[in-house]
Amino acid sequence: MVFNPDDPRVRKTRRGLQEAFIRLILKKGYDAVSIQDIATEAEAARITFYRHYADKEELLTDCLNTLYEDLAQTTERVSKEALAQGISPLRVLYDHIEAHEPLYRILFSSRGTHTVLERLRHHLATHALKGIQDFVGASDLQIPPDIIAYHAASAQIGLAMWWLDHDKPYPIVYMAQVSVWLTLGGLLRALGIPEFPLPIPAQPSGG
Amino acid sequence: MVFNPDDPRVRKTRRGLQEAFIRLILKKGYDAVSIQDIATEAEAARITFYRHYADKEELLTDCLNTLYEDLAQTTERVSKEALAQGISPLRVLYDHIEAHEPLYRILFSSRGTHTVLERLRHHLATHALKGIQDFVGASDLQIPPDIIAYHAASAQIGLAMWWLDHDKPYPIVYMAQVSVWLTLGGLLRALGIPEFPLPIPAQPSGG
DNA sequence: TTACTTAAGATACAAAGTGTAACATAAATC
DNA sequence: GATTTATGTTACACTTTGTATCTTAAGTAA
Repeated sequence: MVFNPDDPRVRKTRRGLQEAFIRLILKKGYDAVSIQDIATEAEAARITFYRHYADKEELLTDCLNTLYEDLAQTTERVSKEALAQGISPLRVLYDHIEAHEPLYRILFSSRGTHTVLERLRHHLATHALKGIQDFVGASDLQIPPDIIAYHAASAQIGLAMWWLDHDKPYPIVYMAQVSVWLTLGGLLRALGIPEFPLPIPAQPSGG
Repeated sequence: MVFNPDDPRVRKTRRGLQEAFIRLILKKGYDAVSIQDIATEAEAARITFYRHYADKEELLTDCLNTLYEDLAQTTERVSKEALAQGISPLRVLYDHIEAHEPLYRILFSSRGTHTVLERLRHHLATHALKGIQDFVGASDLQIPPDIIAYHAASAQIGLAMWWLDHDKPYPIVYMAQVSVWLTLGGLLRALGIPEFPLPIPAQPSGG
């Protein structure tokens, strides 16, 4: 069934289903949510769900895709504005997580359809690699760059997950700084310049 | 319903259900597997499933718990035998992944019930912290140790996931070495001793 | 405004899956 | 060999799924 995504009715319906689904997942968990539940919560007919999505998985993917695209756009925008002024992509990520906390909780809670989480990891890996290249040019690394990039990206995503899981025990700015800092430690060694000066982030004042 | 786990019939049934479930997940994906499917694959009556597990999730958790306990035991055993001879817990992990590849694929593929993956991360974080402490004693770190530990553990798990996802592009020994090496780079900086000598792993011969 | 197009709602239905019950059979334990 | 315990068989009520048909309502364009 083909829909016109610009039709206000279509947009309203899809938004309603997405938001209802997110609310229900956070309340009952993914598996416990039936399609009937989603339709009821969204105040729509059950068949309307099937007209837009094949199953729950597809709806979830749609939700998370929207989230990822929003993050990618924000990163892009901020990069142009103020990346040179020292705002790292990680700062953007942490801000984004806080702004869309419910969805990130779902994405991080092992229900996040491999694809989207993988794309996020790839996103961070790309930025990490780019950072390395801006830093050393075509200097030959002694460790394969794909390994470095995925090591860094995994650490950063994992730390963000941990941060959210533990109800944000440190402020955003500090997390972003430390994440960069710990990652760069490994990178600088991989680049053969462990002595490179890298100011340590200031300890946070409160929890 | 209470069962005697030592009864041969019980063990046979549970093992059969677990193995059948793993086969089916790898073939059709978690969501597509019904309890009837599991029972049929295991050549058991459907009601037998309900006598042992409340739902699919519980069965999966059982599978993954077994996996984790086996890893923890192996780590413990190897630690005593040969940790001093330079076999890192990461080497044990990579060996374990290779030996139980199907289950690890499930655990890593965002179906791994937060709990078990989280326990694995905690496991690695603990070892990382212990490594730091053995290294510097009670030296005061400038970065909170929980952050360091989870950063390291996330990087290591993430890299292992990446490695499996990309069909093991590098040999195990190399991955374990590089993983330790990249992680230690950050740690050594956190410890304030970036100049500490750390021999770079040798490049792998083939892919 | 009217006519046209398209999406959503109402109702119904077959098929599959879930969770439980009562009873019969087979395997383990003593 | 008798007893205990786990599994198998059959049956049932209930929920969920996915689809079909027809009606109503909302957007679009003359």
